[in-house]
Amino acid sequence: MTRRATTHDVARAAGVSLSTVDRVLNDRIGVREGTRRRVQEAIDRLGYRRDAAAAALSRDTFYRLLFLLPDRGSTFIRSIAPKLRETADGPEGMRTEIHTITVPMLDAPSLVTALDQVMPDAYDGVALVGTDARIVRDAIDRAVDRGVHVVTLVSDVPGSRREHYVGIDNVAAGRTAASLLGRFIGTEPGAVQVVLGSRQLRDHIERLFGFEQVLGTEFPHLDLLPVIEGFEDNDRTAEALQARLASSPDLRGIYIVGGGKQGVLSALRASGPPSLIRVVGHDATPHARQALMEGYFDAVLNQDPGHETRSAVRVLKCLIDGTPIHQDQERICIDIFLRDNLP
Amino acid sequence: MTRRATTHDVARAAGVSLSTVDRVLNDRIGVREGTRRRVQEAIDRLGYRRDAAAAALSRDTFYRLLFLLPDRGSTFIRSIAPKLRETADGPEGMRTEIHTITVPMLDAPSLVTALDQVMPDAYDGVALVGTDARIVRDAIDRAVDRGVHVVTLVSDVPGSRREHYVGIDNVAAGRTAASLLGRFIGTEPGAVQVVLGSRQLRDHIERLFGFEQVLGTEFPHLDLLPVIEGFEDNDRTAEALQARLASSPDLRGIYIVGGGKQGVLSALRASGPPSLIRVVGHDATPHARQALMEGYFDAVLNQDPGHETRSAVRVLKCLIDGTPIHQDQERICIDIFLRDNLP
DNA sequence: CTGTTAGCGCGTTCAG
DNA sequence: CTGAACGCGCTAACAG
Repeated sequence: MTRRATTHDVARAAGVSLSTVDRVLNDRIGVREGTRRRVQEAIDRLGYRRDAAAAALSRDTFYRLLFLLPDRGSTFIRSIAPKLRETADGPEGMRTEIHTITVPMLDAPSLVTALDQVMPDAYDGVALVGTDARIVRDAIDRAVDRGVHVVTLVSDVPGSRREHYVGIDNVAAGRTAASLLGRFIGTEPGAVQVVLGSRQLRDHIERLFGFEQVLGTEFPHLDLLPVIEGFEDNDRTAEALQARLASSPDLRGIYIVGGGKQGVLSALRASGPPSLIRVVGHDATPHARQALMEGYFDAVLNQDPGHETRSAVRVLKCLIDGTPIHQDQERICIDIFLRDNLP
Repeated sequence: MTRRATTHDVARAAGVSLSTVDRVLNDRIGVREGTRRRVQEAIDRLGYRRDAAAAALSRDTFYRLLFLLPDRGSTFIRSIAPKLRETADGPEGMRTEIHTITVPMLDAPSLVTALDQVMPDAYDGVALVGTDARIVRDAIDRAVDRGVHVVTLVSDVPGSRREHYVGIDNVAAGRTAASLLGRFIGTEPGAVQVVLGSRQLRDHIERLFGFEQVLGTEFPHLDLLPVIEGFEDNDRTAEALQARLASSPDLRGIYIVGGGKQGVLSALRASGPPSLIRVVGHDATPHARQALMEGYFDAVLNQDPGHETRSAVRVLKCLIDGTPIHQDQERICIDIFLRDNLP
């Protein structure tokens, strides 16, 4: 086979014209059953595969997508906007117009307002970092009813009629963290500290759930100290942790569920060189990498923001086109980084 | 900005014709410096970005690629061929003709024979799973001299003039394995067993090197038992390991560098339920996943064969076109899977 | 040195 | 129900 079959080849082989082939390919009406079968047979026989690039070129359609991103938040959250811009500049951005609106973080009413302004005559699809509130869920459903395609990004809004969630399985991430931390700590009894960003963030709650689940069943010799909620504020987190370090000499492990890594890091640094306290956190930000290299952190779970923005764009296009989503390709992995396999 | 600028727009804005724009875009000769500047300025001003798909379509060039794959080997090695077929059917396979030749495993002369038959009038590029031998290195250099682009896949051939290596950093993988295993085992003294596929495989040797390096410096309380070389034969591996299990009651960890996972698994199963022996292996094959779920294995390092075949195809195309390779995108990550983050 | 023209493979009119 | 003709954005071959 020296070159791929084209629609011309199929048309010739089936003894029909190009447009008939096109009709069969795109399941359009107006083809006699016999003709359709002849064409289909030619397609199979020649091993014809549609040239997606040429198809997109000729269709000349534009996808209009809107991303609703928090105006601030953790280093990870803030990395999404630039990655989205890269995505828009890359191949997935072809024939695609991507707008971004920033919304106050953790402010459900603002998110609802933004969502309610998304009209199907301006946008074909919208991606949003979910805030878990009933009013948000309802606003998503209204948008879907209006004919706008909706996906959630990084943090899901279950119960809503969003058509897809782009992000990691946060319960599994919590379980993974517990598995790692538990094994790192070993069999001696001790205490474990969880540092949480905010209980309003669904992804953080889910991680905590998975973490407690595995720690309780598989590492019962480890005590869970009262959770520190740092509200993604590093100073506040550092202070609280420092107090805990002083009061709990049996502390053997820390799980940083969300923001506040830098706070944890400065508290640890203040209490001396890397000790026997094992630390697992999330998101391979520059500070986290540094902490891994220095030995203050032992492992970092990561979700690749570039993968996520690209997946969100691909999924929205599929939803708009009505073509199926490749679940396997769109699954966002929980990456584990140690000092030794940092990219 | 309602739609992207095209070459037409640039031409109009600069007051020149399409072909002049094309010449500037593709750094071709025959454009006066002043004209070039005017065009470049228009490109920047309009934010013009070339539509890669349309370019490929019009160029109408076919990439002829050859993959030399081992005829047998581990489950992982055998997974490459089907993944390559998927790649050929996917978007990277557009305008690309991918042939595969299977070569006897670990047989340098056969690989050399195959390589010497690759002529630039038949193939633009070759990807091969390296066998580390001088004659292979020389054959690669001859192919490059002939004008064929060469990349190594999964196992590198350093010292050759191959233009790229598609695969994980195996020394780093060995270090990662040691980091994990060492931390999992803890601070008590004990012995560690390495199970090797073959000393002829460069990737295995490199992993072993990295592993010994970290184990020796960071976990000096762990003794390294004499390496078991299983030649990717499960029965042989199982037998040798069973003997070792009997003779070394202080065995606390096993690192499976290459093939033979099923052999290790059957030996472990034979000696009872998951014990205090920690096991780290490579490649998330079905058996490895099963072993993780059952608790016989603790972690599996993985390289995604699909990523690798796609990267190989992309890189070869870049080499053929003379366009730069995106090092970041083409870096193959060392994935770590625990039971809890299996995809 | 620069411009004109004819496709690449497909989708989309609009005629038959 | 079917076919012919045009154009998407870009490159290449050929004129000026």
